[in-house]
Amino acid sequence: MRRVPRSFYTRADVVQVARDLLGMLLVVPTRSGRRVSGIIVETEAYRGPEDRASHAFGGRRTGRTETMYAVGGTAYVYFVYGMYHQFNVVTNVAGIPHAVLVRAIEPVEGIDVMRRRRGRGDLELANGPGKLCIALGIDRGLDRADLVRGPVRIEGGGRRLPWSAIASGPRIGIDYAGAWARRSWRFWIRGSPFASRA
DNA sequence: CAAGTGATTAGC
DNA sequence: CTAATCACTTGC
Repeated sequence: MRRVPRSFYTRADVVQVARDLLGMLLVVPTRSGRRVSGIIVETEAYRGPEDRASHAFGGRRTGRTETMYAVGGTAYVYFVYGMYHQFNVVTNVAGIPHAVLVRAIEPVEGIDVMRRRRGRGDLELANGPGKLCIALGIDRGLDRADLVRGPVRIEGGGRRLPWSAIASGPRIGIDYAGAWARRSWRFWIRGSPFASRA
């Protein structure tokens, strides 16, 4: 598995990037340098400024959303509900606030570390966007991190999953977004027991 | 099914 | 400044 290059992230179609991230490996080293990682099994695309569900809807540009305007391949990490972090990958060129939310991973390396951090069974270590951040040790210190050059990375084998292996449906937790909430911009690996329960 | 938690945002 | 909201998770 090789680290994914900048050109993967800067493509114009965030929905396609969300699909292509499935099957890739998200790696977050521990402080001592150990690899903790998992295969991305569930994602959602957010396409500001048109997308009502996006934090950058209408071109909103604030302290938090500023990261979404960075170049593709930048991590966008924010804190919600007073308890949880969410890990996103910024896509497209600088100035266009597109991002993919990573919602679930299948643990691969450092499973013992994830068990210790989460204290749950193996199917529930990272089957949700908040849970995955706990399992991987992701917090706002990683906001704006460069996935192409920094320690946190996404690796791929160069093969894209066949269409038949990918399922899609409406995004979760964005009921306020009206018609945009109904778009099938959530993707997961069909049949994966490591995808979220939503 | 509802509580919990605090950053973020819009609106005075 | 205040108050409402929130791309969620857990335990009842």
